[in-house]
Amino acid sequence: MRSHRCGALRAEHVGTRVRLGGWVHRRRDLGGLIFLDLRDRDGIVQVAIGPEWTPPEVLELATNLSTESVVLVSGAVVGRPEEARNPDMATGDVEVHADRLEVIGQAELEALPIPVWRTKGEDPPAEELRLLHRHLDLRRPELQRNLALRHRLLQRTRTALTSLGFYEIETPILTKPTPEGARDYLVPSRVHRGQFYALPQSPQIYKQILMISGFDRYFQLARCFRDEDLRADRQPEFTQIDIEASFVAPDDVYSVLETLFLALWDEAGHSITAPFRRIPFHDAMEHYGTDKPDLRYEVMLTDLSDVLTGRGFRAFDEALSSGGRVRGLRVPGGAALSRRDLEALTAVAKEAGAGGLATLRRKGTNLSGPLAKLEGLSAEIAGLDDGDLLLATAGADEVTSRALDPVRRAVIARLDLPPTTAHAFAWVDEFPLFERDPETGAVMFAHHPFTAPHPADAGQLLRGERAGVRALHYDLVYNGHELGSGSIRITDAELQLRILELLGISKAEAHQRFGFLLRALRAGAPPHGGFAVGFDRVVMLLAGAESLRDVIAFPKTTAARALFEDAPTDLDPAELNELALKVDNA
RNA sequence: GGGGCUGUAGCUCAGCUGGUUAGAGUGCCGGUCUGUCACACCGGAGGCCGCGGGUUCAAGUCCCGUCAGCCCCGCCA
Repeated sequence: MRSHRCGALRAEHVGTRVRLGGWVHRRRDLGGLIFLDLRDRDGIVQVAIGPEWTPPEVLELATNLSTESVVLVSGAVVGRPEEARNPDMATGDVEVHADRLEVIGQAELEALPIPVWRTKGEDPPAEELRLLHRHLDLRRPELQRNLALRHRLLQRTRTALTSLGFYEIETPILTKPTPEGARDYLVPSRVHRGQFYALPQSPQIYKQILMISGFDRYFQLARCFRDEDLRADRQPEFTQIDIEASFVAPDDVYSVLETLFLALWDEAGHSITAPFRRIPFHDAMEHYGTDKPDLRYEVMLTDLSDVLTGRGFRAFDEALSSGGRVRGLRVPGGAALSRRDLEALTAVAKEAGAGGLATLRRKGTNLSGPLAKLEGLSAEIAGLDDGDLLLATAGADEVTSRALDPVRRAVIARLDLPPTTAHAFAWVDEFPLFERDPETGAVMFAHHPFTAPHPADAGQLLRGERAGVRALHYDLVYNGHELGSGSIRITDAELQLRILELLGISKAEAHQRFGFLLRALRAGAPPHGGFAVGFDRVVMLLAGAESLRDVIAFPKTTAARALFEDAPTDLDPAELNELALKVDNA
């Protein structure tokens, strides 16, 4: 039907006849001469309609053509006059002199509540309208580009992992509910009245079974479902690149993932280098206050207890004597921040739970700020060069970390510090295996209950100690975003039972919930481990999009609603009855 | 579950301490126009001011509730 795509035409096509299909992006009717911008997924080309080359009936058609209608155009590709070229368009050196025009799909005005074409600088239509009229929103070149990139990244994932010896294997979408972790999306069974499937939160157990079955290396572009409240970077259904490999240690997993990420970033036009940096969890918390530090910037947290206590600042001295520390940031050039900026930083710290944020600015030899009156504190002792700023807060490490991470990011933003690199990847490892619920004090999984303990901490674990036990768990962090996480799994059924027991899950309960995994582990399990990449987030970052909704064709709203197709919906009583369900709207 | 922001013409927005006929740009309709590319110019139509209640002589504007979208906290092993 077509000879070319609109966006493909170039100077080399001049002199050829083409047949194009596309949407009327814009129309400029100059009276005797009409220009159409014809759009398809590859781009836009100008179609010129004029009495010298266009028959009168086609001219007539073009005069009444509405934007967003679908047309088939035939004509000759001609070079534009020198002064009429458009350097901002990929096809701007040429145009198509149309002599045939068929209107295939007339776009009715009422069917176009939101514009596809948008004036430069104008805000996009409300998100609600964009989602409601998704078929129109998706016509916009940005979203076409984003989804094209998503496609290329998916294909690159397949080729990269395939050439590393991975098999793509699908796992069930209808699976077994898991009481731990996120809430499951549940699916009632018609055949087994009163029983339910769950949609997978991830294919975790299935991929372990595949390793035990001897497939050696598995990946899947897995759809996952979690019934939890949404965020800008969280959708109820999402895609992860799910990976598992046998006979591996963490280094082997890192190497696979580094190869994959080199390929993905290359696909988006970025050259990055491996191996990635490694940071133990403890160091990340100590130097950045978070387990997903943005390592593009050099500013780091430091322990200021020695420097700032014993000098008559009561809040600091008290924190130290009750087991806390004074921690903060030395910010080169930070003295340039205004008083208003410093107040804003203090607000950030307090918002994050700090008691306050004390400041010390050095300009020349002059020290100013609340810390300037500390006894015997000099610029040298404080470690400040001319123009530097010191920020400090005191308390338990959890409190100061939680506060100083956002303070650090706010300082970087306010000073507009230059990044030392555009792409800062790092592995964060040596996570604790357990964590405590801050309210109940109960011990919980820090990750999932199949994560292997660090072999160096096996002794502690055997003695029943839990506090300092590390896990063979790792996160991949990029520019302050967590791209994914993984671990080496437990392959010993006895150890698996013991870990579950430490978490208060009895043997009987363990068998009821995870029996199929335990049974498999007893049948000869290879050492194995893997990783899961948050694919939507990767696409979002590489596309430069601000929301996951801009890299997902049909996303949900923050209330987990699908506006375009209007889901979820009520069911007929007959349908409910068949599923043995009653809706109680009390 | 909690907090914040937003809701005015098809779309994007303005609308002051409550005051007479609710505006702009764009799109749309009609007209002029042969080198535009945000075409230009002339004219026109277009409003449940999200919804419900209240205060007031008077509400787009103030108050209460509610719905929707977005952002954040909790949550997301």
